[in-house]
This record gives sequence, C-alpha cells and structure tokens, in this order.
Amino acid sequence: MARGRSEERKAEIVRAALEVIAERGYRGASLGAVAERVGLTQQGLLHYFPTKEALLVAVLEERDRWDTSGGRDRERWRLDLMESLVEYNAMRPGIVQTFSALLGESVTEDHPARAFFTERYAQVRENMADVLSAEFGETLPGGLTPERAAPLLTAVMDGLQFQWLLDPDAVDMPAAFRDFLRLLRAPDAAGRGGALADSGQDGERNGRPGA
Amino acid sequence: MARGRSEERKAEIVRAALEVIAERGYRGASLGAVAERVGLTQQGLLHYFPTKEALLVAVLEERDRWDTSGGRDRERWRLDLMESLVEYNAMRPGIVQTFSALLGESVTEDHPARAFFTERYAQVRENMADVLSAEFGETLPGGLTPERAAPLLTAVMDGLQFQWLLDPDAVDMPAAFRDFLRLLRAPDAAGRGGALADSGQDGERNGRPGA
DNA sequence: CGTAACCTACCGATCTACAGGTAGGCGAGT
DNA sequence: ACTCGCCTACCTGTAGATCGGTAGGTTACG
Repeated sequence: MARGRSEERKAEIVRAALEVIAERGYRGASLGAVAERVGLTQQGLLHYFPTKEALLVAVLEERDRWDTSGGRDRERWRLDLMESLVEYNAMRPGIVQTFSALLGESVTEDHPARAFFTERYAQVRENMADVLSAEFGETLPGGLTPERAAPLLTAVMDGLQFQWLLDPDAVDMPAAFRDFLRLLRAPDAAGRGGALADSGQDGERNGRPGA
Repeated sequence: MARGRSEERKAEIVRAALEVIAERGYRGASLGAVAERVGLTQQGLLHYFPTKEALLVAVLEERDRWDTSGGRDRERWRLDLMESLVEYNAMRPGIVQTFSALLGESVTEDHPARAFFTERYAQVRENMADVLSAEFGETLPGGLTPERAAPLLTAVMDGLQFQWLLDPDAVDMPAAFRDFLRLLRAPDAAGRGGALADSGQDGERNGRPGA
C-alpha cells in the first residue's frame, strides 16, 4: 500500500513547483517556498528531488506529458485543435506563465532548461509544418511553404502569450490567434488558388477591448 | 572637465549591465559581476546606482533611447524600417538576449520591469497599427484591420527572437520576418484588392538551413 | 513471538556561497 | 576646504546542499 505513495507525493511537489516558478521564475524559486506549499521542509523536499535542477527536470517532463500528450505522438494535430489549445491556455494563466518565464530564462547562459527548449522548438516546428502541409498542401499565401510558415505560427503563439500575460485585458489571445490563422487561410490571388483552404470563417468579435 | 565624466561612467556601467543581464537575467545578475566588468567593486558601483533596481531602470531607459529612438517619436516608422530593425537585431544577439530575458522575467510577480513592458507593448501595438494602416489602409488580408494585426506583428517579432536565440542556425530570423510581411502583403481575393500593397518581392533564399 | 536488519520519509542543525546594502574613510582634483 | 569617486569593512539575509538523526514500517528468521 505504500507503493505509489512516493510517486504521488512527487507529483504534488511538481505541481507546487509549477506555481512557484510561475510566480518567481526558476532562479527566483526557492526550494523552501516549494516545500512549504506541500507542507514539507526544504530538506524533506530534497529527499524526493536531490537537487533543484532535478525538480526542474521533473517539471519539464510534466509539460511534455500533457502538452504534446505523449511526446512526438504520431497522431497529427490539426489547426483547429491548436485553436482549442490556445483557448485552453487562455484559461490557465498559471501554466502559461510558468513556461513563458522558463522560456525567457532559458535563453540565458548555462540555463538548465536551455537544451530542453531548443530541442522542443525544433520538434514543434516540425509538427507545425506537418499540420500546415496537411491543411494547405505546399502552397500558402505569399508563396510560403509549410516549413517557412511553421516558425511564424510558433512565434505568434509565444509572442501572444507574453503580451497577454502582461496585460490580459489588452489582448484577446484566442481571437488574435484566430486572426493569424485567417491570414494563413486567406486565398492568395498572386500565388495559386488556395489548395484546400476552405473559407468557412467563424463569426468573430473584435480582439482589442483595451488600449 | 570632470563634467560629464560621471555620466560617461554610468553609461559604461549600463553597457556592462546589459551584458550581464543577457548572460544571467536580471535576478541572476549580481552587482558584483557588473562592477567587475567595469573595474569597480560592487560598492563602487552602488555609488552610481544606489540600488540594483535603479540600475535596471537605467538599462530600460537606455533601450527606450535607441530602440524607439527617442520614445514616442512622432515620425512614423514604415514596415521596411522594421525589416531593417530585425536585420539589425540579428547582428546583435547580446542585446536581443538581454531584453528577451527581461521580458521573460517580467511576467513574474512583482518584477520591477513588469510595468515597463506592459506599457511598452501597449505603445508598440499602437505604433504597429499606425504603420500598418499607413501601409495598407484599413484592409488587410483575411479581413483584418491594422488594430488586429498589430499584436500579431509584435508577437511574431518576439517569438522569432526566442526561437532564434535558442538555435540561431535553425531559424533565419530576418527571412522569417519577411515571410510574415509577405503574408500581410499577399493580395486577398476574398476581401478587396490589396490597398496599396505592392508585390515587389525581394529574391529570397530559404530560411531554414538546419533541422 | 520477538527481535535484528533494513528501508522510507522526513526534520534540525549547520556549512558555504553569495547577494544587496550601509557606514565610514581616504585620496585627488577644483 | 570641500566635494567626487571609490574602497575597506561589515552586516544581514537567503539559498542550495550535506550530515546526522528519528520515527515508523517491513521483512527475515530464529
């Protein structure tokens, strides 16, 4: 019966770590603060994760689990699923904040999350390219290819997250993301006719309440 | 002759601070490390900037100076100037890294740079909207308005910076940015004909050397 | 049954390292 | 003489990590 008890506790700690990192970043997050949240002392926490970095690794693995839902899963995403993902994210500022903070820190020298993000983005770009090519074939507006549009799609998601985190009232993240998709779906008169791009657009309210 | 000597030293310190922040972020940057770089002790540095936060403020002001070149300057930018800006940035990874790291940290609670970035992005979005509307009028591909495209343009710039910092060989930031502009300039068959969008495209090499 | 051996889950004390900041002083230029 | 530029000395706080221990729970076995 003691079996799995430890794993459970670890998961609890990881959850707390996510919170603390969201609030203070990785460098600013102290083991003591995390420990306190689960009713442990700092030393008690170190019993489960021998170093601070080990805890971070667990946090990153946790993300891989629910975000890419199983890593490089073979089932391909579709653009409308990404729309849902953005909407989902918009309801979980905490999670978004955690990983935006980590992303920001990771560009720093010798940051323990750097390799993780580098590899992750390479993989995300590939996924995005697959999604785009499944949706549009090889021809996108402006003469772009899926491979060239992939970094843009990725960039928009991340960039919007920062703007949204800084001022949620000024940026309607899901709406803005849909706007970007509209850009991709817009039939391009100069190139060729949109391959299989439909034009079934949803009724859209404006995405700029503030400012 | 001692006049201005102090200001000069301060500028030197701010430059060093930019470097250190790029390497370790704001939280990870120690006054001692900055001081060492200009041949001072930590306390010597505190003579010029009484607190760490004061130094950060100076760093942020410095950015406002050369990036928006004088703050909310009346002279409007144009899209091709932003293209140049991105190219310019691509040659200065240090600066980009500094402010990407700060941006990432700033979404954290009680971060001293948070207000700065919040206000800054509101202003940038406005500028972007102005630029877009000067370039395209009120009609963009996909039925977007300048106000709705502005957050996207901003997001793309930031998002690309992160991807590029993490793996400069995998992402050709300037080329990717031009790709996005192409998306904006692509004549939209569904909407109206592109307002004043020319279609003079530059010869473009592909922007994905790695992966 | 009982007890020795061992493991898990922690906590208290303590070490080392910086970190930011204060107080006061000293030398040099004006 | 006085201020400016900078340093030495020092204080306080905090962080990650190690060490040693304790309490409770098995398991092995005589």
